[in-house]
Amino acid sequence: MQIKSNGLQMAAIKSTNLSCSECQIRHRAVCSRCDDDELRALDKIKYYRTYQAGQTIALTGQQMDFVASVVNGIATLSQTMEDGRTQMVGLMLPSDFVGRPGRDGVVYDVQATTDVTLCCFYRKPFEELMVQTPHLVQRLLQITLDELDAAREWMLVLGRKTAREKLASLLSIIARRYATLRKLSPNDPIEFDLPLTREAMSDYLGLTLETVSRQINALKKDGVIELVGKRHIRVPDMHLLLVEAGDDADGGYLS
Amino acid sequence: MQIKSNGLQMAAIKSTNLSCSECQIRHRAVCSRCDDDELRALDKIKYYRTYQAGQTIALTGQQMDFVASVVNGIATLSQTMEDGRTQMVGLMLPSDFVGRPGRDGVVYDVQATTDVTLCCFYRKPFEELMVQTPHLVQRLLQITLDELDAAREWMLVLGRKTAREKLASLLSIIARRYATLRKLSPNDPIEFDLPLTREAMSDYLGLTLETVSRQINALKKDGVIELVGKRHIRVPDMHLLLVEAGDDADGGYLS
DNA sequence: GCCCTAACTTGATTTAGATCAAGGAAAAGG
DNA sequence: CCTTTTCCTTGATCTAAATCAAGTTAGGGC
Repeated sequence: MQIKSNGLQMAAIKSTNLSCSECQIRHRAVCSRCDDDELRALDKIKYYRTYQAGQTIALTGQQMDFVASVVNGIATLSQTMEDGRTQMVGLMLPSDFVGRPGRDGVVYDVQATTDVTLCCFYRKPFEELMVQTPHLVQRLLQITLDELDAAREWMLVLGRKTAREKLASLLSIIARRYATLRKLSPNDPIEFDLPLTREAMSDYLGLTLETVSRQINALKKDGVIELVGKRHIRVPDMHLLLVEAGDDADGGYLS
Repeated sequence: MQIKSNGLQMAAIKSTNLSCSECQIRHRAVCSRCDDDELRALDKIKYYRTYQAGQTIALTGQQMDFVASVVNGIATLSQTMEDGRTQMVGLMLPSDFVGRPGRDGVVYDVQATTDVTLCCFYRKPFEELMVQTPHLVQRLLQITLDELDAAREWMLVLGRKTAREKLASLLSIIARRYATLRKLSPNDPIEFDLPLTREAMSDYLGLTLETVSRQINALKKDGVIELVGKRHIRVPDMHLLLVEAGDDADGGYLS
């Protein structure tokens, strides 16, 4: 978000290899288990690239000659039917891995929702490195298993939750991330800027944007969330939000 | 499906280690890249186990001391909310992998839909083997990436498709599998027994069982499928079924 | 400072699928 | 063979969310 990139700046950034030792996502990304030798090998095939909010990173059907870690910002994966109906299938946050080794065609549209910085690895050499570097494969397996869990949790949201529960689920996921990021304690009120438009939320939730708007304002009216402007959200009681999401595992350990 | 197991037979089967060289799923399962040495190591920690149709393999929250390949039959993964709403999040077919290395608690209910045979590996020794056996991790990564793709495809079905499209999507997935299994050519009519009850289908599709019943009969009335009894399905024109599923990529390469 | 556009809200109406309610068929069990 | 239970179908009604239709707000460029 701090980098306002344009074509020229992008070229400049492309040639700048930031140091892995200072990398914010070093401990969570695909390289997190790698030793210094392995990092040096990765360093040879990597480059940084930034995208502006709203920019397309890749489209379904295109070739993609790199895979990447998200360093900064938020990207989305989505699928679109011929008649235009679209479903978001992934929210990619810092340390998430974009692209599939072993496949050259992209099968989802990848979009930058905020300004995004990627740490890109040329795909072919990355695939070769994977064969020699168990640490890389082991970590990628963990990341993929986590994403599979998240996708399955999302299937429950899409298949069985009401519009209100869907909104509460999305907000609680985003809130949880902010809380983790800032290392808040579970009872602190959480505050954050929504990184998604109403339309993007509707694409994630399988709703229309009108329904998203109505449900957000209903949650506000009921005191589940507070709204500052249209995008800034405060969650006074995370537990209440989880109850609204239908995720409440215990039914009242706080009350 | 050929094995009608009871407790006694199960015990008998448990001690029988079928040979990997005759295994039907050898070339697709988690062990598919393993050489003979690696297979021998796996053989030491494996056992077969069968479950009858309808039997529970594991419940959310339980410990599971094994991971397994599905050898035969169909198992389902599902999530249930406190109020009873349930969503199926996975259909496990022969060669699919059940369980997550590195986690001992089960997070989905696992059920045998037909009689099921599992090739089970004790979890702890399996995890140790993974560290020494890149072939195992590499294959498990591929399997997991495929499952993630399938889960994301399913998110589109759940979030954006109509009830009729959902049914057509489910039937086309099952039909495609049978076609692959029997190596039919793409234009052959496909025939198969539905391995799921109307209720199981509704859990997969995020619908009620009444809607499933109505839509199946509507597809039948419109000649998209033929029904023999309640469970046997014939697809005279796979292309038409795909159009009904909203998956038609080209709009008429056959016509 | 004003206009323009993208993002959002709010209201009225419609509709796909849920829910409620009976039955029917067919397998399982005595 | 008859009973029971499970699975499935079909109809009537209801409702949550979609759709259709105006507005309103607020940031960004000129």
